[in-house]
Amino acid sequence: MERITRISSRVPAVAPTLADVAERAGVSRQTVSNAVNNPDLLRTDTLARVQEAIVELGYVPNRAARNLRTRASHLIGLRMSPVQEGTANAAMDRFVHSLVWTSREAGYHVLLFSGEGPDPLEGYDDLLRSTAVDAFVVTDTYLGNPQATWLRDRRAPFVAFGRPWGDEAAKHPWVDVDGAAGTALATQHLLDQGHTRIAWIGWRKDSFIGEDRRAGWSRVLRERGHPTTGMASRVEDTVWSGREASGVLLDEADPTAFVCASDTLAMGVLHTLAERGLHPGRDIAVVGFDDSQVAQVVHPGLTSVRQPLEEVAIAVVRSLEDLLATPSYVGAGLLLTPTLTVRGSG
Amino acid sequence: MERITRISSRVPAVAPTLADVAERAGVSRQTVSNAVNNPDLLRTDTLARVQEAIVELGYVPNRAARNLRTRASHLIGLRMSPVQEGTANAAMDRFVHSLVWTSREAGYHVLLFSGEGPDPLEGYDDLLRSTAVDAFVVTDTYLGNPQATWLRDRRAPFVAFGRPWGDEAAKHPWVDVDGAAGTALATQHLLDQGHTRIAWIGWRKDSFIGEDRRAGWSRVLRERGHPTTGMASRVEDTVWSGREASGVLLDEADPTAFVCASDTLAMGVLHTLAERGLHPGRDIAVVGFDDSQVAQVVHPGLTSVRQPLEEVAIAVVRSLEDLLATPSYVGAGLLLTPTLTVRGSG
DNA sequence: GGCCCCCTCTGGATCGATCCAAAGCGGATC
DNA sequence: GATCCGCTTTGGATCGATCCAGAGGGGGCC
Repeated sequence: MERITRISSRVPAVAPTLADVAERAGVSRQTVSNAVNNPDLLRTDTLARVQEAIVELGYVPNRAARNLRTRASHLIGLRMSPVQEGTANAAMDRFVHSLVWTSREAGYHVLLFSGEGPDPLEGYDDLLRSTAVDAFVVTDTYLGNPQATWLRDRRAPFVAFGRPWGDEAAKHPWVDVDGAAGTALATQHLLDQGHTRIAWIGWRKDSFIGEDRRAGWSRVLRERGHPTTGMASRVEDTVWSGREASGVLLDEADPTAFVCASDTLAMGVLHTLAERGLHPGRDIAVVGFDDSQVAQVVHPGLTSVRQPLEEVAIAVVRSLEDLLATPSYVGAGLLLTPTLTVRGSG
Repeated sequence: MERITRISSRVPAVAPTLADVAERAGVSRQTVSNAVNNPDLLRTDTLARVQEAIVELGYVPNRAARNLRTRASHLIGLRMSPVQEGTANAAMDRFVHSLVWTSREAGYHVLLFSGEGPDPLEGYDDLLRSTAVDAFVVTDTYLGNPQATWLRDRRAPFVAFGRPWGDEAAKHPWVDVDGAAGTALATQHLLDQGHTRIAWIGWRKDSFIGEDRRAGWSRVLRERGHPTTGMASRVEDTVWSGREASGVLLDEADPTAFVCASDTLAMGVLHTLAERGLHPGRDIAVVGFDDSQVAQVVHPGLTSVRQPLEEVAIAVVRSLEDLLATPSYVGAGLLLTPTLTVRGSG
């Protein structure tokens, strides 16, 4: 009887269902379902008739019903990390954009959730058990980060953006960018410009990512016989720290160029230069890391290592698809190489 | 019989269902459902018994099933606008963060989707008709933007961040920030510092937001009897345009301060100053708009109008709740006032 | 002509939660 | 003691798509 009401009203208040399409096309529900999901199974004329009915009614499959039956939501969970005011952390945003775009092509949408709160794992648990998402993309994989371990223990499907630092036994799929290759690129670029005294400003030693990026700088310099001792500083990732560290290095190590672990630190160097009346690029070269918006708009442009986040997103989604297609999928790691965007600062 | 297999296995491969909890607690399914959704309906001891069973089994309601029955997904759709490389557009990210956080408290999650492609409305349509999302948050409400009109025609629930510019008849809920109040604040601040020749660099005349922000600057200056003619420039929102415009204004109008419609334009002014050996804040004052990360990390800090995006998100979610609770909800508009973050540039 | 096979297509059952109408039950009232 | 009332609790139906087993129909082969 509901059917009758629905048809009699001009503008159906309720969206058409599979049964409506079936009735209109003169076939069964299953045939319509096949027309949508397995068109190959239908005879050509039947398929055409069903598709016509679908268009006429403006039928769109109900997600909830499909999700319930197939036990899949076609949603990927991504946890928003807390905002860092005062830093030039733009990599994440570009990555999210790329991920959304790439997911769409693969038939997935991105579900954002906030991990802030007492228990960072709470959000993961609820979403997973309530079948709200099919898998997660994890972005912080520092050592001791409970997320990766926890997800693995639960056999929750996830792909990490970032290597499982310090846990070689980890057997989950991951995608990462070779930070050392990036800073090596930056260092080599500065050597090509004639610089020989190239300083490093990076993060504290307990940061695996920071040490990785530092390794690229030190390796290239050592290979060419240029000094590294006394040329490096390890500080927190703030503009203020970068400013302090560069001031000390300028006074004590006489560098002509800086390679930094982040654009934030590089901005600190620019502060010091401005305060001392030195011109970035002309007097002292500065290279940052992440190619953030800050690097793009600051005067005279900050040369920076750019992570191929579009490719990362593509690789992440591909891994995700493999993972969801074959539950026993043994994850592989993929390391991508960044590029150097050269601007006025060096 | 499935029940038996499930219980006999140590680690259930399938998540426990409402029926499992009911059996364990010795009540009916509906009672468990009530315990979850309407605890008030249960007698205290029954409630306790059910809750105990829920905890023991680790029961979490299946979203797909709930969504199917209730015809709601508890998801809010947010379209990712295309990335703008080379601009300091950080407002959006802060807003997304705030929205995710606020939504969580209201029991919603944020579904990101990409609107890029031939038809910008396609994403909206599919998500809505497939009942993937309950409502949308729309962020671009410039005149002629088809989204708002289209959504209203479809009676799709949505709340806009941004006024329905040029369409006073629009009757949907919206939240916006008073741009004129922000630039008035900035201009007043510069007057307090002793500046009287204050220039404006904004967007082209067809931008309602740009004209709104410009109005704050011109109103304050006129009230105090200071010049505005020849002191304004309307350009595209790029660093390069800001640099060009500020160069011309410095040559022709002799301003001592700039108020800009965006941080991007303000960065352009900083370029000009750097090229001319002028010091921002000391020689020429510069104020931007949005308090982006760029404003926070650039030397010597860019004074900027800061939108209360956390409050915007809260208001948006509140409207969304009202809207979904009462379908006939007639939207109201809410205009919030920004603040000024003062830094070294002025 | 009879038989078998393959390609299409069908209808009932199912996923797991909520809606709905009604039953059970204890206490208060007459 | 019977009746009524209100608070709890119950079981069947339902949301809309997919899974599954099997029916129907046409062609090829002997």
